[in-house]
Amino acid sequence: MSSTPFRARVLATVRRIPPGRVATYGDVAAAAGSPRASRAVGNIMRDCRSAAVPCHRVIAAGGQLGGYGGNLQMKRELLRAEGIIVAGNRVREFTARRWKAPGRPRQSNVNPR
DNA sequence: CTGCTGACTGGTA
DNA sequence: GTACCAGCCAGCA
Repeated sequence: MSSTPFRARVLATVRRIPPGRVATYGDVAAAAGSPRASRAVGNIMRDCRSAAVPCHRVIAAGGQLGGYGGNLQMKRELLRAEGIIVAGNRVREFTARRWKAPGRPRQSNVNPR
């Protein structure tokens, strides 16, 4: 399945997204180990046809829906079914619904950002 | 190895 | 608000 470890990490992260929440390609990429690989994540999502991976919960930055093969409408409906309000091509309260992967707890964090 | 593509992102006009 | 450009990364021919 996962021909590459990166793809495995991405799929694992997406799989961990709880219902009712959404994550951006950048967030998934960051959780996978490359915060700039948003494009690569999109490519992986495109190949994701497994129901085990809620690729519809992965959206673009700013709360934009992004893409979904040729069935963007289905993506909107799926999000709506999970309680996510979608207006046009945007998610309402995107910041509040945005889910972030659990970072690894390490004892040192003097300067998080 | 080189080159192109793309479910991205941010900035500029 | 929309349109276009450049940068970035992973996968594949």
